[in-house]
Amino acid sequence: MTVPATAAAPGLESSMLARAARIMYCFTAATPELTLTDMARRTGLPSSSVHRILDQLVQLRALERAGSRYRLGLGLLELGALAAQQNRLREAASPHLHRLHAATRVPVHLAIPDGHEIIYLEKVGGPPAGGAPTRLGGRQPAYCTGAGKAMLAFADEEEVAGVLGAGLAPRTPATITDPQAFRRELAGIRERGIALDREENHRGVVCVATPLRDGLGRPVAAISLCGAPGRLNPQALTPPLLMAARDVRRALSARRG
Amino acid sequence: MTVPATAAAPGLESSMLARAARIMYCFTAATPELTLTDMARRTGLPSSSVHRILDQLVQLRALERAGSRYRLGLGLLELGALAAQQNRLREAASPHLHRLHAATRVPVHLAIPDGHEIIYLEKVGGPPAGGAPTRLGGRQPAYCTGAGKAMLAFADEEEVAGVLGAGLAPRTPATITDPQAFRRELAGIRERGIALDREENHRGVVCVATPLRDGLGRPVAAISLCGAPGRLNPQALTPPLLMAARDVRRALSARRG
DNA sequence: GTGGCTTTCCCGGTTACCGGGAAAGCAAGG
DNA sequence: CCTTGCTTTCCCGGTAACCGGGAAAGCCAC
Repeated sequence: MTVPATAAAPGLESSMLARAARIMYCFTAATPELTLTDMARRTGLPSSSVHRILDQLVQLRALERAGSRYRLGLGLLELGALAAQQNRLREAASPHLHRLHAATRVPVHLAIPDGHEIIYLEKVGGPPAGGAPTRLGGRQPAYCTGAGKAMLAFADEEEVAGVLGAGLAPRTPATITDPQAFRRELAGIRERGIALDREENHRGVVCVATPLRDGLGRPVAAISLCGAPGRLNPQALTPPLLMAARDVRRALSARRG
Repeated sequence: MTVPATAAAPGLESSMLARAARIMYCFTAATPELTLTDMARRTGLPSSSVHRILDQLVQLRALERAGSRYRLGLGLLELGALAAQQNRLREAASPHLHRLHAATRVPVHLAIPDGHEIIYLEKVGGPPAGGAPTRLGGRQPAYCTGAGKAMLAFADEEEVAGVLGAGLAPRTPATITDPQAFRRELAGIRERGIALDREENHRGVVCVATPLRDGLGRPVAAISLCGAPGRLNPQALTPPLLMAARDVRRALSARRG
């Protein structure tokens, strides 16, 4: 029973758009090219239907076709770039994130919560190519990332309970897997306003993160800095990180007027 | 006898997906938020239909809704980022573009042709925020941009004739508007392998560009460097630009194996 | 309150989608 | 060369999902 986590759609399963979306979401970072049969298998849709929908998506430039291989198309890049640019939070934060990167020379991320995961809205600096653990627009679990923990620390009890209920699967030897320990960790983050990820998500990657909260105190995003265990100095990075967070907060409230 | 609208899409005008696409493409860089009525007017679709489709798009996270305002949603950002990352050309070129930017400290663009326009596939450096004339995923006319002219110079006669037929509208006082002069310009670009944009598209922006061509000599992309008229030195930038182009070409042919 | 505008809901008609099935390619293997 | 197995493409009758007019419900501004 492989129901995707985002199984929130009510009666939308059989609409044309939902089917097209299911097909497009077959593509992942690991599988950039798929054939008709691949997608038919993954979605469980009959291949004649997939065939028809693929044709339409190609015409709309949402997909590209080379022989029997399909890839995500330029239309999506176009709309996606627009979506990124028109995101209020991202736009407000972007200059400050660039400034933070310039000051620290360390990769900077802006993440938002989405269910039990976080989504990277912006990435400044990072390795231009190579085995980057994070991708713009990509997802990571909340419970083992700096940004995720920073936001969970200020989330509803309900939210935290949900995350614990889903289980703290060990992603590395350092992942916090005990619910008690995890709650203590969140309490510490609330005290200090700073969350650390000590190789809990990826070996060889540590982070410092701080949340951004709205008027009601709810976490809406987090800024994180990451690097290699030896080279990243959390103590030194905390002040500029907090300053950047403060600047973003101001920019947001100013823009709201 | 209903006149068949001889537009681009064959019989795809009335499909669910085409309607959804038309709605999403209502959003532009200048209009990040639209209401139901806005979109009904722009698409010419009845508002009850727009309403229904909007609901579905929101559920699929292609759009977000705040009160009566709609914006492009995170689902598009997610797919768009994947599409960008999975683009062969972009991936092959990216490290070299970063290197070129590091060496020149000048904004670097990677553009591809699309009809009579160019699309920016990648942008390295550029102003992090502010009145950037170019956007990732954005379009510009081919005839007045460095990258566009670099590609046109090596395009089929048919293509060039099409562009000239569409007219060389003056975008600034410096835009080349005379077909004869434009052909001479292309000939010069073919000779030197380098195209210049001397504020022909935007006042205060000049570019140096060079094309990337496939095995058959057809232009598939262009790399451009741009800056302010006084500060950008085309002579000095040409060698690193050509080197980067050569590196990308090699990376592409290597990857093809 | 009143008028104008936008958004939402409803429902019968019909059209565009559905998917089984068969044919057409394609690549190995006998 | 023919067979075998697989993927992709085409076709077509049935029907469910979409369509859009119209009316109701909000929402402002006057």
